Amino acid sequence: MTQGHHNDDRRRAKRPRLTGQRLKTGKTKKDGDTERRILDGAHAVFVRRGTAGARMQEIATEAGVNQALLHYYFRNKEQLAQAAFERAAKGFMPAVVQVIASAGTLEDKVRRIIDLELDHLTRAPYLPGYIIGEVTHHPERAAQLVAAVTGLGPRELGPRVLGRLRRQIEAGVKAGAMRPMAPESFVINLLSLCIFPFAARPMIQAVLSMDDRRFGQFITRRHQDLPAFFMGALRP
Amino acid sequence: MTQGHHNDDRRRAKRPRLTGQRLKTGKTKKDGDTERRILDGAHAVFVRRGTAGARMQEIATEAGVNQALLHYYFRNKEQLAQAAFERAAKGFMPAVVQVIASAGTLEDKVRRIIDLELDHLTRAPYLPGYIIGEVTHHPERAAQLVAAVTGLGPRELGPRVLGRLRRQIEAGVKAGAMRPMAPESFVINLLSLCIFPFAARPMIQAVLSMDDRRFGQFITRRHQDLPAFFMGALRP
DNA sequence: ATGTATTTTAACTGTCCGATTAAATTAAAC
DNA sequence: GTTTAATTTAATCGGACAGTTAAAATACAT
Repeated sequence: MTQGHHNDDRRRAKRPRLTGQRLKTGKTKKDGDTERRILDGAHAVFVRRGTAGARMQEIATEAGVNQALLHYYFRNKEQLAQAAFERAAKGFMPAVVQVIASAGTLEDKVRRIIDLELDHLTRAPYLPGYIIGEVTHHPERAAQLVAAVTGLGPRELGPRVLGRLRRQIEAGVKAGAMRPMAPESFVINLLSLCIFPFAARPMIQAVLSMDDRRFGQFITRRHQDLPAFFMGALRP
Repeated sequence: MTQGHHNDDRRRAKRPRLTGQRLKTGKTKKDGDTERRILDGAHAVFVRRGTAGARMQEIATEAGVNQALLHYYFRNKEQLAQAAFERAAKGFMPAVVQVIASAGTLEDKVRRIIDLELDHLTRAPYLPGYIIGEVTHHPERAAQLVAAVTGLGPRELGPRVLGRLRRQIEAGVKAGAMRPMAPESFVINLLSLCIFPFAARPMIQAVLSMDDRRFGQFITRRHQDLPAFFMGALRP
């Protein structure tokens, strides 16, 4: 039940059983990606307004469909919000877990995570603000996010991912190449430096009176500087 | 108009002019701190639910007053939200600007800012999530936040605060004691490391399956480790 | 051609909720 | 004791909005 068949019982009315109609082309009528378009619209609106502030009509308009279809696919606003959040969460920390658990030196991992996060967040700049606001007001979504990001319960995260990282750090310490540090701190520090500037983007832009272009430049430069900054902090 | 008389035209009905009645004791009737209690209640509810998700009735209950009084003091929900946000914003980055602009070595400033932020956020752990969500969905609040935090427009921030920091960094570089770095990055990196763990708190707790107690311990340890981590990153 | 799933149109229901108002009550100030 | 402000009670208005439903339209599949 951790997997992604969140589509349990949509399309209720006028549709006793879902015999499925997408056979040859994989498309039903207009396109068949209607579900995706609705989720795209929902994502856009939820990010812009927040869950409570979003209006079903605005989502429908954004998706280029009518309000009734929203309820046809997703029973109600809450289920739509959950589906949209889950999809957003999947894209939030793309392959961070993979990278950390992978082979490769610490410096490699640091570099790859910074690349991953900054590239991704540049394309979805307001995602962190949305996710953070959402889990702040709906703590129950945190568990949902964990499932979406990892596909595993937290049980395997500790031993598996962090264990490997811990051993790598201990090896570095023993070799005199780095300072001792909890693996949790390692990850959180790194993600803080990557994600926070996007979460705080509106404030940063206001305080430093930056337009969007200059913020882009700021991130580009940050992309260059962060690896050295972080690796520098690891030295003993 | 930057100052705190945001109380312009409250108490409208049945009160043609505000001759003021708080003379001797400073308290009018019950207490006179009713405004504060309402703001406290509003703060609690807005943080818990977000602006759009908050209900006036819940705020009234939380404040121990009735709904009508909310409108008596603040015209409508929007004005109440603004007032609550502004007060919260004032406490968000307490004296960070002061510290940065003050005399003292860089290391002193780093240490004092970490103390300031972590102490404050420990007492108001969900403040960052609220603020971030708020400005994400209401970009116009960013300007409000700047005014609340600094009391100055962004014009004086650049030259004044960051100028001093820049000179300090340049001196350090020239002395071979630190790597070159934009003062903006200096501040943003430091605040990222301080604030993000609180903003992402529900996620961190879920992923690492931490209860509140262990999160507290985590922050305590972080308080000890952060200064060395950050100062280490500054070395050439 | 017929059946079935998808999508639209349109109207409607019920409710939640922000806002307004009037009137009564309380207490402080003078 | 009169005035004036603060606060409560209660009732109501009106709009916004989630959700429902029926019916028609569209197109695909067999």
